[in-house]
Amino acid sequence: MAATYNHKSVEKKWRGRWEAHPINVNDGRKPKYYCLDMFPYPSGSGLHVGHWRGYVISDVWSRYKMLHGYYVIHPMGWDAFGLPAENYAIKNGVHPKISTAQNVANIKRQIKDISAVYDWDMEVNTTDPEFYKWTQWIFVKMFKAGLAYEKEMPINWCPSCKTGLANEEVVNGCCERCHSEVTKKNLKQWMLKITAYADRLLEDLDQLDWPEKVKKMQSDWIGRSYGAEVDFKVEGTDKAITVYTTRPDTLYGATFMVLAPEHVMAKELATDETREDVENYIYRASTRSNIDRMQDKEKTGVFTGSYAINPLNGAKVPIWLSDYVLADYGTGAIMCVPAHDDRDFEFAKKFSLPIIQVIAKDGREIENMTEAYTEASGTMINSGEWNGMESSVLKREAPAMIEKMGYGRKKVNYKLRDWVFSRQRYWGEPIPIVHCPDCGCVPVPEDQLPVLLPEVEKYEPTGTGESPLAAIDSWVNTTCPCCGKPAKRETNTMPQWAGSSWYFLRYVDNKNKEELVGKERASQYLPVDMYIGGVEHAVLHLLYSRFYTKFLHDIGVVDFDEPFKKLFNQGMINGKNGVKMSKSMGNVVSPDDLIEDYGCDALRMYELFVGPPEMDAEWDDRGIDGVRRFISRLWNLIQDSAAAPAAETADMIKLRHKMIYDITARLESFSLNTVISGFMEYTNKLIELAKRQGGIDKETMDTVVTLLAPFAPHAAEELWETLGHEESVFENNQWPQADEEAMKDDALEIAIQVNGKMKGKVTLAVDADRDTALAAAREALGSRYPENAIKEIYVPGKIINIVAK
RNA sequence: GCGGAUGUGGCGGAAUGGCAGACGCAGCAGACUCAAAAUCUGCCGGUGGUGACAUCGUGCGGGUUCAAGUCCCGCCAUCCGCACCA
Repeated sequence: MAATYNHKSVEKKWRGRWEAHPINVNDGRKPKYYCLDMFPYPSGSGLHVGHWRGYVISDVWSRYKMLHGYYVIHPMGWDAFGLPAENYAIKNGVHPKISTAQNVANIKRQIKDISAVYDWDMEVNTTDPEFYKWTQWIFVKMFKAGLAYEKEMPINWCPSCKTGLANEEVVNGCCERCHSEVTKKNLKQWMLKITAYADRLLEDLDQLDWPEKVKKMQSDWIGRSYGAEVDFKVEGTDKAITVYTTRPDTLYGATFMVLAPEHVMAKELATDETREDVENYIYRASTRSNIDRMQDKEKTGVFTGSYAINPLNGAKVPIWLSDYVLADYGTGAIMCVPAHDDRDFEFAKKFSLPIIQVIAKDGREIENMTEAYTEASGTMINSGEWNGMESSVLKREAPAMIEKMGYGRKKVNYKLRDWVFSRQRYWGEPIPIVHCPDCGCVPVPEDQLPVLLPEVEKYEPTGTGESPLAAIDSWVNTTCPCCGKPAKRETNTMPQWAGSSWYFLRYVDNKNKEELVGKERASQYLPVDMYIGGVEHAVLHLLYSRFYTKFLHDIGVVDFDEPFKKLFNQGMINGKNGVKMSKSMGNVVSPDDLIEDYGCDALRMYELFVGPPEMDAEWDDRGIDGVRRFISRLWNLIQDSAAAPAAETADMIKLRHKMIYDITARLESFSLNTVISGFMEYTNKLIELAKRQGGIDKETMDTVVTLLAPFAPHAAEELWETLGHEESVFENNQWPQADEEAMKDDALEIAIQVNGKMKGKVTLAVDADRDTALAAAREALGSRYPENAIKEIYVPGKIINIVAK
């Protein structure tokens, strides 16, 4: 009897071997496959079993690709700048540089326990000056391309994090990071013109093999709409108000106009009678928080006292103010067609404004309208020369017609805003700009990068809208790179997302001092073939990365313009009752103890076994016993047979090929939980068959061990060695091939139903004809065969169904 | 409000329209043991029946089909995303 499975000694042995003899080497002949994990930020609490899941999935996939003969690029690094690291440092009174280094060391130890095939020579850290030199370099390039600009405007401000935020970082009016309510603050900000890439970011989604959900989230976030701007003259003045509409076909139905309270003309439209009400309304709107404004669905508004003239028919329409119109979308003013827009309808009802229908639904006007008819489908009525046209056609053609008539112009709008890029925090990349009184904003020359983040005593955020860096006079005061006169450094830092927007490019050439990434390496190893991580970055990191990659493509750094060909979002692992794992809930399960007790291989397999990889799962320690027992059973089977393999039998060959087929198909469809159950199922069958025929043959054992290798690499290597192989199972590079001929059964057990209900079974030859099958069914059911059968269904290989009255 | 996902035993979950509950956990019984652990064997949705079996059963209500967890229509619940974007 061979030694029982001892995960500690086996795993220690093979970890040592792999370190001495790496198994994933680039021999220059293999094709490459780039399998990337979303890199972690080194938090102080370390990894829990939920983080592990994604890393296990990517490692299984990487090893699977290795076994197909690929050189797999599988790197790991640290997203170490940004708020989490800094907040952790502040809370614990340690400099972020020190705490970050400690956390990296701890998490690296934990990640090494996964025994993934990470290539640590490729490691990057976003806080390394050799790395952020290039983060700054990209900013300088964007500045030179006119894509980075400074602007003073009211931006989203998190009073708790004491910094400005990008739109993408505000979730339901709250800070994405700390969930405090976000306020507005007027600040001079660096902005990145991501809107210049809006069309490409939208249209190129089509070519990506990404989850539809993520593509839709990005496409909704970009929010492109087609319509027209229409100019309405203000009665009695020579001024005009421009509105944006996606429904210019309904222009004849405009019975009033609404401006956002923040609209520049809001105040001047007030008359003597309305001035007090108008100013009150504007004031009240300015003091209401975003959250109030979102929760309060009841429409409010005030009449300005002024009228606008519909250019098409000269109709006089009252101009109102209401906070349901957003100041920063379109022109901040809308024309209102209550008959064909829900919000306008509600407003018109509340303030008793006229409603004119201009689209006939089903050929006639709607009587006693109780809700707006919002579809662009029907014949135009009450619309002058447009009468009789089809609304859907007019909707498409009206922008051009209006432009031709001189009343406005075609217009495409986006929800996407430019990216607020300044952070008033210490722990980030300094923005490499010098402010010169004479020359203005001057980028730091590329050969002087990086602009090092200075050491400071006080790195807590100030809350004043200035970064802590502003207090370091010796650092702030510098000379202008352009004219040499005294000048001041930009003191804001970049957001957390800056480094992560391009880190995946650096892995493949992380020691290059001359270039962000060398041309040759870039074209050889990039882009990423498979990207694995959580769905929470759908419109943050994943949108920013695409933007950066497109920009780097445009300036000739890389020759592709989409970074991640395929994306997989793994589900979260929660604690009991679906509660998110967190320190404060005290329900965090650390992988460390589980590895100690059950072994890395068992934990790897259990991480997959808990459920479909794309779905959330509740962690329950107890289940890991089952996986551990499975490994032991398979271990014993092979250890016992390895010394004296049995001869091949027809049954064993058939079982082997079925196993190859099933495991491979499930792997290819990423159904990793059923791969594990498949292993258990087939192992049980192998054990049973081996028992019956006195052993298992060599080729079947080799096959099982190879299939197992991506999942339980240590156990697989040990068994592979036991089977007499000298090289690593991964150096064998042979994923088993299923022979479909060899899998075929000549007889099948099929079910017999009566009226669709299972009544019995019968074993039939695969090619049994109808008469044979029905005769067999009749015999099998005996007296239970219905006498009044009216129809007999026989689907070869599937079913017999007797239909009876 | 709009969009998407999910809903199956005590639990996690499995089922190209064709035997619902694979696989595993937990549980029960047995073997081994002085005993326990480990391991092995068997049972394991509800109801009725000693039993062969019968009957109900995949969130709810309809429908299509010889046959529906699966397809279609209408609901409900939970979760996620968006949320006055004109």
